[in-house]
Amino acid sequence: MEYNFRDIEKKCQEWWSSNKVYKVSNESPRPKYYVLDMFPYPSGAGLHVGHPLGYIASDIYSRFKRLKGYNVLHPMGYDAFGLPAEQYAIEHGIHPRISTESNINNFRKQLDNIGFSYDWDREVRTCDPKYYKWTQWIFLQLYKSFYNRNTNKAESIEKLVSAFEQEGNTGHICPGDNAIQFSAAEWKGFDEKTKQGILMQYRLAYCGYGEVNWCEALGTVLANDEVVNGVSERGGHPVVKKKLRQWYLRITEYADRLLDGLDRVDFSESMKEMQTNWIGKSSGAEIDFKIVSRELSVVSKGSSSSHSPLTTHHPLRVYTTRPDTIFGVDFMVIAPEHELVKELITDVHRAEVEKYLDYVNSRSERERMAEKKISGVFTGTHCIHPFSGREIPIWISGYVLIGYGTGAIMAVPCGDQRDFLFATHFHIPITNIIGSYYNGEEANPTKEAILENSDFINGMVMKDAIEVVLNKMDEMGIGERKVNYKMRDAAFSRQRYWGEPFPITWKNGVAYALDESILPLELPHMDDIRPGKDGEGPLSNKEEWLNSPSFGGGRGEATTMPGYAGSSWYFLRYMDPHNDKEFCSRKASDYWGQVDLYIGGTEHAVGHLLYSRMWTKVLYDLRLIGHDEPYKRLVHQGMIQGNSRFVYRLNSSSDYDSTGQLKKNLKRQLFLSYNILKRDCLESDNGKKIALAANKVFENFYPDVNEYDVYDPGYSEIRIDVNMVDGVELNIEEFRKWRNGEYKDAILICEDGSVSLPTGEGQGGAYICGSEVEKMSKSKFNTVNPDDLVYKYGADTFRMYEMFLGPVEMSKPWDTKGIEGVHRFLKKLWRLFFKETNSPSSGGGQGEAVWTNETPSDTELKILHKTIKKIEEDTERFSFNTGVSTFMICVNELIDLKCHKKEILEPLLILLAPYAPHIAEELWHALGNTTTIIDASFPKWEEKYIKETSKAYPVAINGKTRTELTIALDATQQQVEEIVLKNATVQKWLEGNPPKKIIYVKNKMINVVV
RNA sequence: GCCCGGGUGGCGGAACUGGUAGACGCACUGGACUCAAAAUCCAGCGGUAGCAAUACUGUAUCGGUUCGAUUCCGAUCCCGGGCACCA
Repeated sequence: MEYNFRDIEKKCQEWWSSNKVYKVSNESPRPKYYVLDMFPYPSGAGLHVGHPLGYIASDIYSRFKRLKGYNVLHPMGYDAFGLPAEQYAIEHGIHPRISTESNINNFRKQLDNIGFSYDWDREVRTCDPKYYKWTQWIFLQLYKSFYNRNTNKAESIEKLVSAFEQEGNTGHICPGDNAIQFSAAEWKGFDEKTKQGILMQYRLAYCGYGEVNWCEALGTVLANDEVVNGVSERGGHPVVKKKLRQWYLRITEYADRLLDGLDRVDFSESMKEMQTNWIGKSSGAEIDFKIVSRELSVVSKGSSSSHSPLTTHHPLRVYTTRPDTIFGVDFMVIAPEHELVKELITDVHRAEVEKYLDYVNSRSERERMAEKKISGVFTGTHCIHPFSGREIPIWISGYVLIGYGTGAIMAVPCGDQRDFLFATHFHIPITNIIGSYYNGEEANPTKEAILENSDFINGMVMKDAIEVVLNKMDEMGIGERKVNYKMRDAAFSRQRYWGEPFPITWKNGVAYALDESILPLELPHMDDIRPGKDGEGPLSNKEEWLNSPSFGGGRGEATTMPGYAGSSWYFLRYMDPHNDKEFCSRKASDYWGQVDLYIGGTEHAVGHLLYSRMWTKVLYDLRLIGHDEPYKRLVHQGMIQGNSRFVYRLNSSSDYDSTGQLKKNLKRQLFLSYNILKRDCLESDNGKKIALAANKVFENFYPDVNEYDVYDPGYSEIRIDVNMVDGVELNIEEFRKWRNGEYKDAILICEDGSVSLPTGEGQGGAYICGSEVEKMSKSKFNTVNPDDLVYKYGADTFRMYEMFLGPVEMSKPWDTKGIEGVHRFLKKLWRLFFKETNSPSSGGGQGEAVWTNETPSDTELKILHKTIKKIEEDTERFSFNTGVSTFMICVNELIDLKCHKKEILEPLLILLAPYAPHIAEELWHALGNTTTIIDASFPKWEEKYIKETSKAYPVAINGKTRTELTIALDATQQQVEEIVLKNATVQKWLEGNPPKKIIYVKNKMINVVV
């Protein structure tokens, strides 16, 4: 009987499904274990082989845990709101609800193919009103809460209001604007609008204003990566910064707790580092520098007229983490968006500054950060050093960002490399305050130097001087100590249609929460999803909805929530997915608790993973759940990159029309095999030769063609579908059929110089393609669809091959070649149970079973128990690739021993069941079992079967292995030395001299030092 | 630019805590079986020299620590991910 994977897999999947084997209960005597995959967005392109990598890993682990006796929750659902569906709707006129639904169905079909153990009864979709009802509900809890810095947790805004009524805001500094101060009496005197305005500055979900990339032509806001060189990627329209009213989440209030929480979770160190850096906590000070009037600056440039009074009353406030370097300040730098810029420009410098500001404005934030070129401009204005009284020039440069600190820095070139480069570039003299620590060639950021040229802190070690300067600053009242975070509050509004509507109503410019009882506030249907006016979302075009009774006489909010709203809490909904009274019952969340294992890509490191941690903390503070970190353990999944393939077409002068555009529907095209191109066109100046050769081809086969007289040695690199390439060898027949025969007339010059012609004539050589590793995407023709592989080799082969590719957490390029090896392994396994017959028609019955009930030998038991041990270890540490190798080794060894014994094979099947569930289930039943292998119990390995008494030690001379000696494991150092010295190879290397030293590491190696 | 990863044969990778570099698989080469093909089986397979035993060399590059370094430390180069409206 053959290994007929298609029938077996279909049969198993149907059997599992009708027996509801994956149904998970919230009540079980077994310990719980929660395995979660990162929420997928159901894109229109469907699954490619990169997506299931993490899903297969988590599925193996879930099944493994189940065999180990756990009640395992392993759910799946869809993060179904998002921009691509909306974009698709704009371009193709298909409503997001429709396209999303069909994408989900497609996704589901693809997932089902692979045989995952999801409990589909718990599926959630963020765009389902039954789901987003609770997203909106949680948003309202955020809106109705503030962060009490005294108790360090979120509390009800009511509580804040009663505090205001009793003592004003003295006990609660305003996080939105710490200048706001009022007494109880003042609070009571405020009108409704003022009160609400103040409360808004405290709420965890609040409305404010923020700058976005605005593209007038597209009428929409763009992401940074959609802006290239100051214009939109789509269409090349101008993009400007625009201030829009936006909702925000006050995640900055949770900065410290998000940092502290990292100590209590099992994330990789790199992940913790990324989050720590993102939060970017630093402590330092904000220091005020008095600004000298613009007239003074002009005067100081040579004129002798007297000083005018100051025209600027605001000081320049800078943020620094290094107050100890204050005497090393040689200039100030402010961000181009700084509010003082206008006031600081002097007439002399105006033109230059404005030119610079225009330049900066044309750059996206990303480009500004990646800028290598040093750029900046002097404002013409100076400020006064608060301690030395020195005049310091104020510059503007894009390397200072408005969003961080105060948007202004004091530049210390001897201690900061960017300041140093700036000073050098603009010939600003550098003050050295760290003596020999500064070499004049680069900055030295040390804190250990002894200060010089530093007035009252001269002679101090820098790190000790920090406190001294801060004290002096306090004394003089010229600044304040400040803890700063790089992290900013999270923008929570999108000027989009396909997202959750805000349960908010606007009355007199004040935002009020809708009553929870009316939730869900459903997203209205719109046929035409166009942006609204002035940067309002598409919903602003739907007046009848904005003014509908749902909003209780007020007006609805036209922005919608971002993609991460629904994904910030979905792990809780899986625990209690059908509850229509609560987002998740406390009983369910207490039972399942944290996600024990979370698998997903590092691309979510600082977005989703921080937001969902924050939401969890808020829900915990409000006593809605009992844990404040969502994920106990996080494992990364590497990206599977695409492996693109190229063909190379020679350009002919006649390929172009009069405007220089490549002609469409070129009749005859000449392609060169990769190495011919490299050798003859690129590495030597043989373009002409190629042209001649090409002409020969045409002369021979198309004597009537003379338009190809002259070939230009240039060539075009054309991406082709990787699925018609075997390794790097092009399937020429398929290539001719590709894209409705676009290349049916191609003439290919193959690797050996032979030619393939459209007529089918040719000498049958191989055309070799070029290749490049890049992102897997449909537009690059490098996607590989799992469905095709599952069809060809089966789900079990596919699962094991994905794992066999390498460590889960590593990125790697996809290569279908190699899948045969894994498939062969499963066939070998099959042959341990059944004799393969040549006629496929003999299937149907049980075929000829070859497994026996004989008693296994010690050698066989040793193989089994070694395998159990290794599989258990490898699975536990997510080393699935070595796990697959272990199975291969085991099966190879059993075949060598011709072992077909049930006592060995049966436990082996259980080990294999998480990796290749279908074949394991099938053979499990073939051995006479009637229940599912999914509920078997994982075998235990026993020391007695695998114990070794001796080891073949590598014997090294000076660290270099020269020979091998088998020695008893319990040998002593002395015994080993005796045996080693007697060895001929060792004696040869000793050349009669006594050894200096013999290193013997038990169970590892022996090294003789000569 | 900043933060985080990664770099080992022709290819994917293994070597888990500093201890035999290249497990396992692919590709390739040679052989067996077959009328033939497929399937299967056997053998070889980092580089250089050698009939061979063996020697030298080799884990991106350069340097260091160590009896011993793919593994630890320092510097450099290259590739990937993220950088706040893609998800």
